[in-house]
Amino acid sequence: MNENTGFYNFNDIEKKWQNYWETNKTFAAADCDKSKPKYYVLDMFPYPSAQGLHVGHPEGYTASDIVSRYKRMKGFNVLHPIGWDAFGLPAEQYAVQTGTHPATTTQQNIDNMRRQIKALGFSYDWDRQVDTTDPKYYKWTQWIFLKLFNSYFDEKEQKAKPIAGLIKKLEAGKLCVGPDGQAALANPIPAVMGEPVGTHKWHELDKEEKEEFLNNHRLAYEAEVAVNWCPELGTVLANEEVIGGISERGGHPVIRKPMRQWMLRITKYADRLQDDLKLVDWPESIKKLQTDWIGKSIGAEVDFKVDGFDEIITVFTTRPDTLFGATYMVLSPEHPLVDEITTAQQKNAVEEYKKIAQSKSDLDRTDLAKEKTGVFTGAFAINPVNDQKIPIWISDYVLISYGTGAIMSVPAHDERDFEFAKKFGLKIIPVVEPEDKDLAAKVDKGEYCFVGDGIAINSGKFTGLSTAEFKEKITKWLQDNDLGKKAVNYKLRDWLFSRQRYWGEPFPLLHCEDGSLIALDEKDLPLVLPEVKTYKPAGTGESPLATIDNWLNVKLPDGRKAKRETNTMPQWAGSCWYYLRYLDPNNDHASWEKDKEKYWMPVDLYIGGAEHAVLHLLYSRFWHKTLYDLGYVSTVEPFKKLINQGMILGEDNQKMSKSRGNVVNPDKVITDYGADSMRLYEMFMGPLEATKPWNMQGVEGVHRFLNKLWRTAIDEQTGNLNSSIKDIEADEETQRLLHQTIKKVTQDIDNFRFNTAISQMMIFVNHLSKLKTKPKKVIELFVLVLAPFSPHIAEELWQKLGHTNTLACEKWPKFDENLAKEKEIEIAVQVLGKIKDKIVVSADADEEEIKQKALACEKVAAAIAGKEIKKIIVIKSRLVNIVTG
RNA sequence: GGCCGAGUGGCGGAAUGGCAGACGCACGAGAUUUAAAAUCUCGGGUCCGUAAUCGGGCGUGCGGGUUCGACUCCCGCCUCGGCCA
Repeated sequence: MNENTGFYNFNDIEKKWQNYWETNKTFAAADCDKSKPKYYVLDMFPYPSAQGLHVGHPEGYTASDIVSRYKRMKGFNVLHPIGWDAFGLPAEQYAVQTGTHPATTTQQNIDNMRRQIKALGFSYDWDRQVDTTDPKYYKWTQWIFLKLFNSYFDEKEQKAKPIAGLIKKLEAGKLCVGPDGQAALANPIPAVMGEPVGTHKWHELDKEEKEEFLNNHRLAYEAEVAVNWCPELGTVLANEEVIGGISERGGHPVIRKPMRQWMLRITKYADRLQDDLKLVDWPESIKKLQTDWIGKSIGAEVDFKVDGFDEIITVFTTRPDTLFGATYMVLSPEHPLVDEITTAQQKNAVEEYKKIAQSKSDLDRTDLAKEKTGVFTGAFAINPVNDQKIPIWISDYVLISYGTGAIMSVPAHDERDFEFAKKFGLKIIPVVEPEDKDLAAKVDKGEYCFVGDGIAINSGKFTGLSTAEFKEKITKWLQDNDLGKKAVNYKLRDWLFSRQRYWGEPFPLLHCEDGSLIALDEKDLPLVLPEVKTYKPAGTGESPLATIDNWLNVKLPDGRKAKRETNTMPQWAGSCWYYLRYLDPNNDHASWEKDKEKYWMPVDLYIGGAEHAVLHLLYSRFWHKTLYDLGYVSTVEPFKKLINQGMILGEDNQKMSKSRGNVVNPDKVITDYGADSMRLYEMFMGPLEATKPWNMQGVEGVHRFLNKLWRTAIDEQTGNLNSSIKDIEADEETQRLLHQTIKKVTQDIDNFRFNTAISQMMIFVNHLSKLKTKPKKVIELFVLVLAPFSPHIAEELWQKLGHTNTLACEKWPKFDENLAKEKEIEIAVQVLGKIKDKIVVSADADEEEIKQKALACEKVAAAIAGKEIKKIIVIKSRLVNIVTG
């Protein structure tokens, strides 16, 4: 097609330099190089899907690559790795359908995605790839699990410690097990002091009790948790696989069923996860999302006696000041006391209701817009502040997983309670008076639910107190009378850490015949996934692993028989710590070497999608803090700075999706326009964090820019340097524009404003292309500035300019503030804020000179004729505003 | 329902208290070409008056406010998007 040999042949150029970088290992990071400051740039590693890359991936990857290349030129030792988050449902579902081993599918997908990523010329250190499904990797995921399993949270020191230490103290009698099941300091002279009833010495406990105690303390523990169970499919489903109580596949009913699950005690870290957010440089919106997710609220726990029973129901409330307005109580249908206290007459209704509630998800149940439902149990509780008997109801708007699974209802001051009371004709007693008189009257009549702060009414001796005062006094009163205590509650739940699937990390645990639990020894890791005949769940709620007898059944050296744990870990497990494995990816003896961790951590810049704002980032921080407590990492937080790239929409301004047919294929963009154009366009579209639509003509636009640069520098006939390029001094304007460009690009990269950096480079090339003779030195400096954005063309031009080495390690050009400065500037002259004329002054003109020149304008004189000048405002290098009276 | 973000030409966007629309796309006119593509030059917020030069009004979702001066800050609303419920 093109007869010239020297045209911008991006396909060849890009392949050439990608090969060069790969064979020369240009971007290999040197561990522990003390001669340079380190900089760790991390991308959220992708899930290798069958669809491969979509244009959203390279957005974040290009941004981080620009920073990586820039930082290298700035003299940093840069670590910039990539890997594969490869466990997960799609490969598994494909396996269930076709019988193909998920590892096979996964490997194909990784190979394809790696090819795509390499074609974009990112400066990754490819020798550090990790793959979460590789036993060499998940050996260490299992290792971290064992650390969690073998640790407990020391409340006093607020940190994780090896559970062996706790056992030692218990065995030595320094600690005992208190009546609450928690470890307590043993009384040194029990004969004299006496010990609280229910306190036990460790040796007094039987094996089962000891196991239970440990399970209650380990950071990884077993619990009965309600899961989405589909009887028809014989499997447990993830939340997103259940739509409106029906399974997404097959449309079968799904119920909530308690099953044995592995949990991680993340709630112990709630305070630290929240408090340490102030240590990181993250977008405020993300910090807020995490804070809300943790959902710390301070209030009180109040004990209500059940009339006619010995039982006590504890409720958590953030508004203990409204206790006098509690006119009924609601238990979650799953609350353990429901069956016990329900009267004979109500039994049928309660049973019926429980069954219905079972089939609803938490989401359906808490929906505010939904009609409130509930059933009276027939039992009554006694309000501790006034000894009033109040009815106990059950309703699905109370979740067993939040607080204590029971609430006191104050319909006058809580929206949901108000709705519920209205519907079932329950008593409404106002106890907080709002400041607004009209509102107060409505509240008084029970017509309006007031949730704000005010002055207490109808509250016995507390009447007249402000909400804040009341809260404090009543909490103390409850505590003094042994009826309750100050309490902190969190929305954050412990992390459900198991799934009943094949394609995940097996738990390194054995269940012995005698009921005890044995953790594998570290030296026996990894525990590798066995081959299975079918990837379908066992049908019993267990994973396919439960069907592989010779894997499942183990004979211990001491002769005891044991079964392996058949749950596998969730996808989050591998992604929780991958940034640590990059530091030492091939280490077979340790998860990572201490020196390397100390050198590289923390991650200086982490770029990824906002969809991981809560879960991934919270889980990672949790693991990191545990590892910190146990001495395996040296930083409290893993990710110093975080940036979220925005979403890229299709050309029709809609979310890209196969069904809409608006998905852009990066392979095609690279073939048609080149990786450099692709990278440049991804950055030129707009601010990194913004949501923006793709536009193929926009790609063409930046491609034209690169083409123009090429033609400016290279003779298209010969492919040699253009004869117009000479070793001459730059003229003043060119010099100035060059320095302005270096300045702007430098500052824009520092602030992640890549779009405006590119604009400036376009302005520069537009100027350069018009020059008859072009100073070589100027082009060289410009090529260096362009390099982080479009590295292939930059390398090629650098070579054509006579250099033999890659420019990746060249020094980033410095700009000269003086040379960047304009000599003469145009200033607008306003009269009362309206532009009347413009004047040209030298850049260093003083205020007086500018004033005189402005007043000398004919148009200005006309505008102010006959008026008194009140004030003249001079903004140097911007404008003059003459204010008249 | 809550939280977060955003509304600027035909389109993506620029300007975070100081000349609104940089840069790019699309469009129009011209040059080059047998022709087209590519490339180069020029022009585009809008309305009104003028043959044109030119002059004037209005313009950053809507309504107020602060200020010599507001896309930018404050108050109230509307619309759209995202996340959560």
